[in-house]
Amino acid sequence: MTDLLSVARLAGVSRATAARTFSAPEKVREATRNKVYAASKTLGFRPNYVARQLRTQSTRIIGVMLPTLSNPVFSEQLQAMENIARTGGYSLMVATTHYDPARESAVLENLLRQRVDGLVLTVANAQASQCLEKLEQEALPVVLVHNPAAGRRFVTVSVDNQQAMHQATRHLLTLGHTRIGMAAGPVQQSDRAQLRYQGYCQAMTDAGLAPLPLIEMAHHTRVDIDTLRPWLGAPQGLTALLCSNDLLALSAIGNLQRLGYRIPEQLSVVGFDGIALGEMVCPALCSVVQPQRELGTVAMESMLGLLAGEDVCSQTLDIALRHGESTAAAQIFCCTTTRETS
Amino acid sequence: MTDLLSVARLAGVSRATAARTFSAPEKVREATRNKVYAASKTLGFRPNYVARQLRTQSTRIIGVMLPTLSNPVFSEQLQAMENIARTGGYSLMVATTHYDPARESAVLENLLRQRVDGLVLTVANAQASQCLEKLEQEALPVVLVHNPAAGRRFVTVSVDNQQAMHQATRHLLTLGHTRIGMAAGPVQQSDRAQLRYQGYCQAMTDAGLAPLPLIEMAHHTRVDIDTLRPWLGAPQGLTALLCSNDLLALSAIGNLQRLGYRIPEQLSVVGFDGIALGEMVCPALCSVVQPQRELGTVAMESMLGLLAGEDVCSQTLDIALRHGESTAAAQIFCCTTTRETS
DNA sequence: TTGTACGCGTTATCAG
DNA sequence: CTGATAACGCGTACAA
Repeated sequence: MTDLLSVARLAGVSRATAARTFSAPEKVREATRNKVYAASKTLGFRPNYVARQLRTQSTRIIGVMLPTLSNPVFSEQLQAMENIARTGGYSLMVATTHYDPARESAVLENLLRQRVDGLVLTVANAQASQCLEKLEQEALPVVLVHNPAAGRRFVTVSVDNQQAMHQATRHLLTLGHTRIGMAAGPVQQSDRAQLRYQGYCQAMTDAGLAPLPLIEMAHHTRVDIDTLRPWLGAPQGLTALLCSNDLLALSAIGNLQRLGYRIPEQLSVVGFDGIALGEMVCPALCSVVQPQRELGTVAMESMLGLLAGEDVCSQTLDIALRHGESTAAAQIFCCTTTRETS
Repeated sequence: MTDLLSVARLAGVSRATAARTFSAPEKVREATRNKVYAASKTLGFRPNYVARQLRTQSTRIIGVMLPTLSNPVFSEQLQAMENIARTGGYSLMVATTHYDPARESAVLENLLRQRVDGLVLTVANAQASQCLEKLEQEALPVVLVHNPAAGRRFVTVSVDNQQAMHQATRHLLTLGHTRIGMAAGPVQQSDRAQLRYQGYCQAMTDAGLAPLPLIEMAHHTRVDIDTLRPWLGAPQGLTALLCSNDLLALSAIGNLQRLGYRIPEQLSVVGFDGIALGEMVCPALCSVVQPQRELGTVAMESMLGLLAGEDVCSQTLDIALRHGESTAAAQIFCCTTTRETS
């Protein structure tokens, strides 16, 4: 891979002139410029960004850290961020943590050593995260996504999880449900799931009902039907189920349908996130719709703003409850009809 | 951000010794090492990978180029690749192209300027791609995923799309279907969709049936119900539908159910990819299951192999038809019952 | 084991 | 407008 010096020699100019031809073409006479272009073409020259990064102390790389890409919420978010970053002339270095604090620390350290110009991240638990403390020492632009401002110096882009789940719970209460439960993945791993559960509890309490304990699943993305079943069917079983995300909700619906439950007649189900697939299936999933792409877009735009020296505010984006088709009014009498299995 | 020289001074050693403490700790006496560690801790020193990269002419970064992250197939693949790369001490630089050749070229050029150590990519169309031609000039390790070897010098990891769709079509034929159609997104954008269509045509021809023209949708990920409807319901309407991917299939099922169709009784539907959600919904999607994670894993392991100087072979991974619940035997008589709409 | 000295490919600062 | 020269931070022969 030839370097600037060879190009300069072939073009019969100094290295400085060759360099200028690429970094500030207008400061070079056209004739000279063309000689340099010609030389670089015949030599197959390609600017070395690593050297430029070392010299300018700026990589134009943004580090992105996410819990997982297996959840469409995050991969959509990443897609949106990548679009904005690329358009703005930045590259992305991406790493996942799988909600593991140790991995968070390691990933973060790596990104810092790579000298990324900025960091946009989603941590498992913003309060407990020691890597955020470490970051507060650094003079690096940081944008947090999905981690409601933990009273730190970081710009945050998020939604009000608690209020959103409160609203979803109220929807069920309005439909006449009282035996409403909530399911989630391993909850200590995710501060978002905790906030959502709090929203549920609050709404129940506000309605004069006792919140039920969280139904905790082994995985974030699929339901253990055996964990769920004890809560259902019995005369005092749930008539409505909130889920901390859409994958859990869709998995619950599918599994229950397979057991002969009719959704929403026998059980109303509400998800959270509003992934695209939720609208496609039948019954369409009732879900708290987060503006996934917008979260990514706004986060990355905030980052570019910070890098451009503007001052940027944290934002709370609006969520909306999409009613879908997976909830229904509570039945007065518990009916035990089951779907005919074909 | 302090540098090695300051650390060395504080530790009372030369810069070379300090450098060695980080790059080759075993070549430094333990006492000295500890002095250096102590000094670097109090100064908050962090190795500068950019400088190291320039010096060693190796970035330990792998460039990843994918069509989109909105399709779980690719985001799962990326997740798998990231796991392997991180474990192997490599970082990932990620960019998407949205099946656009111009973006492919731009992204590729950027990755090359960043001096990535290797490239693992999925291009829209391996035959027509001019960026693959450009890459053949370079002496860079390249792994292609999902792009069946176009007779080039690259290592390829893929599945046999044509054979897979042939098998799926045979499954429908065995169930007694003859009026079988196939739907896909914009087909000229994706060589994979083309191969799948060819597999369908082949199977039809083998069975002595005339293949039907492709039902082409405006998007890769959701069905236009108006484009689909003319093919259905009429006495000569389709009794089975193959889709070039699972999102399309799930979207077709949902939309049709909403119109009162019963799946699979009135229409058998088969997807392609085997995304996780397909198994969760009810009826579970019949689909050609690609080993998504394995594709990513194998691809990145091949890349690490290449970087380690091993010689690596292209691989064709096995696919399997998952029967699910969305296909049924063809009805002799066309019945026009519709689901009661609640 | 430790230190000296050079180079990796650019950009920035001066002179001319 | 162009050229010489010094950094940027680190790795590594080679010498001590």
